[in-house]
Amino acid sequence: MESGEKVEKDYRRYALLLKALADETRVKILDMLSHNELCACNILAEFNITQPTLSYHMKILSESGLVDSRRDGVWMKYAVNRNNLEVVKKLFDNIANNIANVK
Amino acid sequence: MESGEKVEKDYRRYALLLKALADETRVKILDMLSHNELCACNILAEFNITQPTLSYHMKILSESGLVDSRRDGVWMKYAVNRNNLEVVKKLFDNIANNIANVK
DNA sequence: GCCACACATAGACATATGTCAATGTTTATT
DNA sequence: AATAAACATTGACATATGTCTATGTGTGGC
Repeated sequence: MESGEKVEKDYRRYALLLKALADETRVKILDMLSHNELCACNILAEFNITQPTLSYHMKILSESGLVDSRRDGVWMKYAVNRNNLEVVKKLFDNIANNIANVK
Repeated sequence: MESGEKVEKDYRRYALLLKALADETRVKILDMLSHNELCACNILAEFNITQPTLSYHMKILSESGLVDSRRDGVWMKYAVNRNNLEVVKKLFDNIANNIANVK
């Protein structure tokens, strides 16, 4: 780190991303999407929730930036956004690194 | 992965850990604790919240397992729990790895 | 024992969250 | 254009969350 550099981390951004994952259903969805792009109907089949509830969760994941969506005919296809996943990954990498080095 | 192995990931545990970090104040606290063990009074000085509100946040972090606490005379000292931080870190490592390899 | 300090707990409150049933919208097929 | 399929939106609701003030609890110094 440069001397005199003011590092004001964007904790609000972290909280928004992590809030999107503060739900069992949505963590599982992200994990599913990490293997493949999927349509809502594929995802819905893995849960015991109604279609509007899934739609609500996908909206939260999309608006957080962790998941991208695109139309494909009748279907909506969802995929993990690599940049924002990297933001979260690096947060925990850094924290783990701090713990390992300083203490 | 072994063939025939049934991998039922503990998404509930992930969600509980991430829910503890789904708040701007608590993410910042975890980051602070990654550098040093700190007492509540040290942490409180960095925020514009009341002492009971901080106590509420520390309870959530402690009960999630992400943060350990111990008494030191009049003070409560808080530190990051390495095992549970590793759980979260590995979750995102795996997801990032899935994205890189499969797609 | 009394006091001050550090922290926890209780109660109250406004807002956010997750869920559903009902309905709307978009797309492709016929 | 009529229909069906996939998904989104709306409105309602119960519960969870984050914050405060007021008060309780534990610790060490005098």
